[in-house]
Amino acid sequence: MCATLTDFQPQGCHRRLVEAAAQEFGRDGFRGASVDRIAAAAGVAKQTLYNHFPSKEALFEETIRCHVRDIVVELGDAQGGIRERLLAFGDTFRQRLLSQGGLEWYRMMVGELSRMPELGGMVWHQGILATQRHLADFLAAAMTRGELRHDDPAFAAEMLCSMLINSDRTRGLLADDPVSPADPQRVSSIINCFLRAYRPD
Amino acid sequence: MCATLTDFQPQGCHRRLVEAAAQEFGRDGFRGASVDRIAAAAGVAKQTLYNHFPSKEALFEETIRCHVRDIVVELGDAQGGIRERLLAFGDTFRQRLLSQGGLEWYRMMVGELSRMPELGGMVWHQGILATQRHLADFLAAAMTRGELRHDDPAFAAEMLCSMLINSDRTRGLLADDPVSPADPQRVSSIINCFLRAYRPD
DNA sequence: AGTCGAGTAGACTGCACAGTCTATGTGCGC
DNA sequence: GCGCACATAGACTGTGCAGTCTACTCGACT
Repeated sequence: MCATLTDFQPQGCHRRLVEAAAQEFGRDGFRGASVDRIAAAAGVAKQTLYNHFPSKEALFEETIRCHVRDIVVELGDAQGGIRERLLAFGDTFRQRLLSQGGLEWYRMMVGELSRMPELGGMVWHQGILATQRHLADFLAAAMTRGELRHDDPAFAAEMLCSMLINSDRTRGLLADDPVSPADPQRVSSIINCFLRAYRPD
Repeated sequence: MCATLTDFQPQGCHRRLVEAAAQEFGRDGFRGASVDRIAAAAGVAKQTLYNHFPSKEALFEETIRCHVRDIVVELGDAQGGIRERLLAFGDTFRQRLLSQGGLEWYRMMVGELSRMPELGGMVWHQGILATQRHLADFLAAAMTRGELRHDDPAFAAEMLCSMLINSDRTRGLLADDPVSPADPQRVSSIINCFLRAYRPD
């Protein structure tokens, strides 16, 4: 009766469901995505989905949890001057967050996560703040070395991250005019701006 | 039969509907808000709503259109040094966008408007860019007066606006930890940071 | 008085969708 | 071989909701 059982894949249902859910939720949002479509996209029966997750919301949570780490950017410990390392960071940061997937992530976060406080807090702390902490640590070290003016490194990290993405992200989400995530010229302008603000007196 | 006809209010239905819609859409998003609840909140029959607007989407568009101007901030032409004027601007800007209503606006924009390109573009140009243009004009004048380093004023305006709201807005939307829109200390830190980046050589 | 525009209440239709249930098939360990 | 865990297809239920329709009521204007 089941002609499609050649596709039978007992392993990896969970993972495939989470991946499909990330796609569907990213494109249509929590409310817009349907459980039927997610199951279909995962190549899995709807009941199988409910064998793995008690509800649509639980699947959503798992999807978020599995992908928080994707938005965390660390400064590689490559050598190079502070300007080069910040340039590399800014480039990676922007490519991660301004990509199609990154924008969809942000849309999901703002549109839906803000109605799920505990999950929103998790993303805030483990996702967004994690990157800022890494950056702040790096900046703090540069300050003690005297390469940057001494000031609150967490604040400086906030400012830099904001400058790097805020405007282009909003533009990418609202205006149909697409944003190019890789834009060395723009990264360079922003890093220059930041370094001027924080150059030693 | 109609006991409630003492409430009969032939005037202002349109306005009341838009106001109620702004509330409901702001709280629940486009999909989450229901036409029945909007009509009830406006104190109006559902059919009356459909006498004024052909569809839920049309009501949403009108709601957005009526409120775009609310997020535009201009620099009053009060006298004062550049620092004082930027402080005043930053304070107004933050209070406007980080208030409960401002955050709800942003949530609506990102969550729903990005799926309605023409409306999104309108908000981008007439709402967000309008503020940045005003600020850029002000900065350009300050540059020609030699009060700021000469550079691209539009870029500088983008950076300042980003620094002023990005981080706190995301925090306000995700973390339950509420943001205080009026925070002179923080505005001051941000303006200082900006002025360092743009002080004349 | 009569007409008309604009309002009201509320029933109704049609649809999308979350979640359940049934009947069935498949592979693995015992 | 048997039972079991886990998969499948697909029918079914219940709900929420956009949008329509009916029957009615005002107030203003003529």
